[in-house]
Amino acid sequence: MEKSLSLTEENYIKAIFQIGTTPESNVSTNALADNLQTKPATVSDMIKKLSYKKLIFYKKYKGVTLSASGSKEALKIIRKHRLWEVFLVNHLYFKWDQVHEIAEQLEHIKSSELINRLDDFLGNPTIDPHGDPIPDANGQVQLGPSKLLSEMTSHENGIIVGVKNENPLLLQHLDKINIRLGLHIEVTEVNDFDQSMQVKLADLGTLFLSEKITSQILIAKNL
Amino acid sequence: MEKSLSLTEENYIKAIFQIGTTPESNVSTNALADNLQTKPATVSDMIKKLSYKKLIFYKKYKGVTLSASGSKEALKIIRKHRLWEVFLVNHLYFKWDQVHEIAEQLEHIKSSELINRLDDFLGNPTIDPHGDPIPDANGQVQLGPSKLLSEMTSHENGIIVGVKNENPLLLQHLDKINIRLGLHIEVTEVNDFDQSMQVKLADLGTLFLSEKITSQILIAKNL
DNA sequence: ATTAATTTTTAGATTAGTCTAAAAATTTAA
DNA sequence: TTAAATTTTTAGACTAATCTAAAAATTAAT
Repeated sequence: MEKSLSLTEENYIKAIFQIGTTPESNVSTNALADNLQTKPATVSDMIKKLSYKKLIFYKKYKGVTLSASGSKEALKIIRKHRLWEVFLVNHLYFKWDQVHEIAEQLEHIKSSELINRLDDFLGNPTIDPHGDPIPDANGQVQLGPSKLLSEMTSHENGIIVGVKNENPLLLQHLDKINIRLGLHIEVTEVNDFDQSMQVKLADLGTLFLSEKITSQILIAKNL
Repeated sequence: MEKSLSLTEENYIKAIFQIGTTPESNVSTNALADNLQTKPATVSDMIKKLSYKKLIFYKKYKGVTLSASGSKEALKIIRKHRLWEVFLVNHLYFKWDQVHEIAEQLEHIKSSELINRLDDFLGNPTIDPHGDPIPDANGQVQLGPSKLLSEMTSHENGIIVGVKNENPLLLQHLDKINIRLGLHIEVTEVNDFDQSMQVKLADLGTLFLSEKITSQILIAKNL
């Protein structure tokens, strides 16, 4: 029986999950120290520990990425956090801006039985009071309805969840320009004349896409 | 702003409250070690700390007693524990024997706003699923309906909450034999012939009481 | 009323999580 | 492309909570 994470470990895992824009992005020591209100030296130590426990991947000076088991843990914590927020707002009548601090504590309560019963009690909500999606018991996130990238306007963002037609040539092309499912994407500019777009891909910088391509890519909100 | 107790400190305070049969009774180092599944040496150290913080009274080798502020803390923790138990049983449909472990975690969540709203949500219950009373927001415990000591049978127990008639001679006599309000009392034997009783008073040993006296003393369940 | 048994405390270590200060590696910029 | 700035890691120390082993105080028993 592998023993459960400490409160501190859980907070590190959650922070890594939330700072990384994509599951693949490397989270820096400083960013983590900042987020957790602690010192880089402290983070360095903890990173070694989490790495030893195989919750994260870590190359010295290169930041960290969650492993599969690390992601699973992160999703469990986020699920708990968001379900408790629903409870606080819908049943105890807290305002949506008052619940974060309390949910930060409640998210560490250990009992999957409890959280699954709470889920049922709340009517299995898929989003929390802030509109963020709630992972299900298997860590799966229910994504919102998808729409075409071409239908989005400047500053809109979302996750690439699919393509309209599974055309091999299209897929090959997307591959070439590094567009993959699951990537976070943000529209930075739409050209009025030809509907071409400038988009920003997490960790992959800026890209220009023609309307021919944007009308093939499906986007959904929130991972 | 005096900072709040650590989880460990809260557990010590709660244990002292629960082991002591009366607020005055001295709780031994060993009893505490036993209850908290730790070692007497550890308890000795923690006792010094809690004593320094004036949460308990402590004389070396003589055990500890909660101070006023210590009792207040204990009651707050117990209130939270029992309210959460009501939630788990009444709204999440846990069985009464499944809730203790989870409530042990939930009782440490810090937010009086939360617990007071939970109290309202639950309909301000006065007893938990095990029949134990729930202290109100001021730490006051709603005692059950009182009855005369003379109406009790062997092995029944309760708390002395008053006398039937405020007769000075009676009160003086009770004082003399060390009977005071708030004391825990247990009937050990009832004499069929004259209704006299043998009772055990917490920390004060065994006492014989005539029917003239037992018919004047009011007892309620659960402090 | 001594001695024996028990309880409690002290002394010295250990672990998790944290810190500061300094060294090492990497990145940025002249 | 070398120097400067930044980031990250190491080294050493601290605190809270814990432990074991041994000493001291109290209580029980002969």
